[in-house]
Amino acid sequence: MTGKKTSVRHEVKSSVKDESLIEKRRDQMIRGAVKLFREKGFHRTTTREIAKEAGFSIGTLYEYIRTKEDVLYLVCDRIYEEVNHRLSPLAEKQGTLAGLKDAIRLYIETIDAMDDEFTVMYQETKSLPRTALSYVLEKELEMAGLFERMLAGCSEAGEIRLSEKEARLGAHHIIVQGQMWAFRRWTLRKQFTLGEFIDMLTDQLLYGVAGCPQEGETK
Amino acid sequence: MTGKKTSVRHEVKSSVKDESLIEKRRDQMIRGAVKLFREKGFHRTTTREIAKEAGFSIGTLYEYIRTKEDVLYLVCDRIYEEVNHRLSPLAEKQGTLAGLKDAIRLYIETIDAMDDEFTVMYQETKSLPRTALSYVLEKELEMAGLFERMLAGCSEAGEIRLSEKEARLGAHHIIVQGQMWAFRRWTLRKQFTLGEFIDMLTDQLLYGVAGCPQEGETK
Amino acid sequence: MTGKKTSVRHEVKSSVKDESLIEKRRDQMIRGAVKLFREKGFHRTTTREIAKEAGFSIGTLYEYIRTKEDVLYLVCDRIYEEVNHRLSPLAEKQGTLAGLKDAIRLYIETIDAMDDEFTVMYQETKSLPRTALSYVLEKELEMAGLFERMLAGCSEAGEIRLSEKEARLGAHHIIVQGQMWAFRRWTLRKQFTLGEFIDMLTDQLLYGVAGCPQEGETK
Amino acid sequence: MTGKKTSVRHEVKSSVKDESLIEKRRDQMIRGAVKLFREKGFHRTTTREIAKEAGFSIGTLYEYIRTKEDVLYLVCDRIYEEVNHRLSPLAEKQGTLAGLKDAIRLYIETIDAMDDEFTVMYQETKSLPRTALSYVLEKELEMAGLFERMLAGCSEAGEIRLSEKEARLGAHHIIVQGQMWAFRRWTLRKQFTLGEFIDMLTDQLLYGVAGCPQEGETK
DNA sequence: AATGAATGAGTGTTCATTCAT
DNA sequence: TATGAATGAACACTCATTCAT
Repeated sequence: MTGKKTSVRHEVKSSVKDESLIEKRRDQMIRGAVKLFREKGFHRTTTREIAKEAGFSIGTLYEYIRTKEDVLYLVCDRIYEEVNHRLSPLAEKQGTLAGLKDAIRLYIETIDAMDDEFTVMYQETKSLPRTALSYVLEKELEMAGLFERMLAGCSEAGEIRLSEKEARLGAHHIIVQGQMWAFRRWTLRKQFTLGEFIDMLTDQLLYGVAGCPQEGETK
Repeated sequence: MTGKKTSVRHEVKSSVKDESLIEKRRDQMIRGAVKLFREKGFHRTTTREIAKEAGFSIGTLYEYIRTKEDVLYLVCDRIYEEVNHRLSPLAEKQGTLAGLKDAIRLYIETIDAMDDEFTVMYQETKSLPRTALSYVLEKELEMAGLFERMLAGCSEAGEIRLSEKEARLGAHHIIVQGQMWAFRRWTLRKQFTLGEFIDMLTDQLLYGVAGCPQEGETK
Repeated sequence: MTGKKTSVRHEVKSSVKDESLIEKRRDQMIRGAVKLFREKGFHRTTTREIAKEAGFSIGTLYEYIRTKEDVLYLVCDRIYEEVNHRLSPLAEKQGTLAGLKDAIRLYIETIDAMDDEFTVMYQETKSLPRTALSYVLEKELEMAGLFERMLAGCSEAGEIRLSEKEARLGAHHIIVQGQMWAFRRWTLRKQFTLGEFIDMLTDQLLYGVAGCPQEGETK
Repeated sequence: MTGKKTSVRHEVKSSVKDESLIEKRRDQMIRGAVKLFREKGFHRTTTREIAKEAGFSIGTLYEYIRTKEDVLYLVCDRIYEEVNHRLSPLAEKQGTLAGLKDAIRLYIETIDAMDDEFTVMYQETKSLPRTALSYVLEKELEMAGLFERMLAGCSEAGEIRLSEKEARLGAHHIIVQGQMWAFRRWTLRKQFTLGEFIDMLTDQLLYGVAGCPQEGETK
């Protein structure tokens, strides 16, 4: 997203020169890898399978990556790119409750559409090599930052009242709810439609458990 | 937890007969495995490493399990046992808001104390063999069921007002937030203390994002 | 041999595509395996040893087979192929006593030339997986069938007089004598030359123990 | 059997002193081992299984043997003992054709009764350690010697006419046919009864393939 | 740039054998 | 004498990675 000092992109070396070819091959590779990782996880997927699913030989695969982990990184990177792209229209709407609600809706819908990718990313992230890992984690913080700023914006605009910490937790809350929709779909989707889930989530976030007397003397 | 018809426990065969010895060795094994899985994940951990960490030879390891996946299952099973044990005092307090708050606190504190175990369980669950997997998932639903019933109890007691679906979602919400405290501790603990996290979580669950006018016109 | 509906050949999968390379590598493999199996038996022979003897790495070995038992099957299959090839000139000579004698001589000479292979095959056959086993047994029946038909042919031509059962037993008899030459070479070759063995065998088969009055009142 | 200089019996050391107990335990052991070897072969049978089948623990098993191969040896040894016992009445009848026929009948019947044991012995013999192996092979030569002497006896008595070599080959022939009745029972017993097999064998040995003109101009 | 055969370190698992009780 | 838990060498098999063509 906006981000101040975006971390240095973890470079994946390729021995092929033609940039557009690299782009094309990695596309095929990522598409195949996501499918396989989703089905069997990163570790149970072999490089040969990735190559086959992508439509070329292992030899070729290794012309475009250096290690198997590169594939995982590429997948994670692609996911953030895509998410950023989908969420980019939000940047403007800051400062209004309606904008926040739209953002939440868009975010959850994005996850719903890319839930394989999300699941892969959250399950396999720890298999990334150090530098790639920190890049991905920073990406995630950026995303949390987006929602944090939206919440802060609403607060400044007087629509809600939140301390800095509360805004941070709220952002985290939204992110987590999204992950939940991807992660726990084995049970959630038996019980809720996408729309229901979004609505209830938003309600819960903004208004808490319905009907709870709003004194706020929690501690 | 309470649970109606708890699913059949996935049995792990041992060729050793002395039950108390089995208990003891599996204890060692689980302790070692949790540590290693936490550090390197299930797949990157070797059975030899598990044996060594547990303090015996691979030969001995395999006297107490059949496959590597058995170790993972044993770890998951142990965690639920422990969690159940820790949360068991909650069973009575149903129906009051104070009881619910206590439950949330206890739950998050439990996770905080066992966060390695939780992280392992949530990251590696998908590597379990079919029958073990479904056993673990059912355990998780049981746990969600506990919170669901507490929420429903509060609702019946008139302390809060929730539809059945809302209670179910609220329960998931609690569970997932707990997972996040384990999972995302790399970032969360930089920003919140355990107490703060619990308080804000509770507030957010019950009252929503602070200061948001309570009309409830979401859609 | 001739055979009506030869059983489906048990396929051994290879991940290498180049058929002629497969042929070549399997040749090396079979040659090495026969040597080792002869020396130490199937079970005492290591896949690594087979690979080494064949002149490549285990990795490569497993590019051309799926399991160790595949090697055994390949060995058995090769032997039958070779035997069939060597015995193929016999097909025509049916119906004459001279033809039968030639067949016996050729058969025993073949075994003499391939006695390591035969010994391996008869000693290790039971280690084959189900489908491969039945393929090999059928091959053996086919071979018995060849001699059975030759005997029946001689009988029809009036050169000898045999019931159907007797022809079957006679065929079995020939087969067994051949195996004996391979199997018991540790003692037989101290006592007989190949030629002597063949001659005596033929005599015994056709004329029985010399000088025995031919009444036939066995019981 | 009679035997000139019977080879030194390969000793199997036991750490138990009580001879009659050794006898008893080894009995159990052999009985169990034969069953298992028959079913799965020597190599696929584990020492634990042998102990279990025998009715005691591995610890106990190893009080009565030193290595797994000792069990195999014990099995082979027992078989010869038993065969010798069964065939002992033959010793006298030497020198008559009727005696020879009886001997063949008794030998084949013995094998028929002990075919599991025979199959095991012939299939697994090569797994014996050097000294045990040569002991067993000598035992077999002793057995061949019995028949050889019977044939020679008949020849001296003028009942048949055989050179020394022919007698030796005839003896082998009988031995091998017996082995085949054990070994190839999967096909032979579909086609012949025990009685038929014995009769045809005897006929073939003494009179050759029925109806073949007896000039004897083989070469 | 693409291929796929070759490699061998590494992994899960087994099992004969030992030894303290 | 009997037991069975412990051991670790050994084995079949996999798979990421390389490299000659």
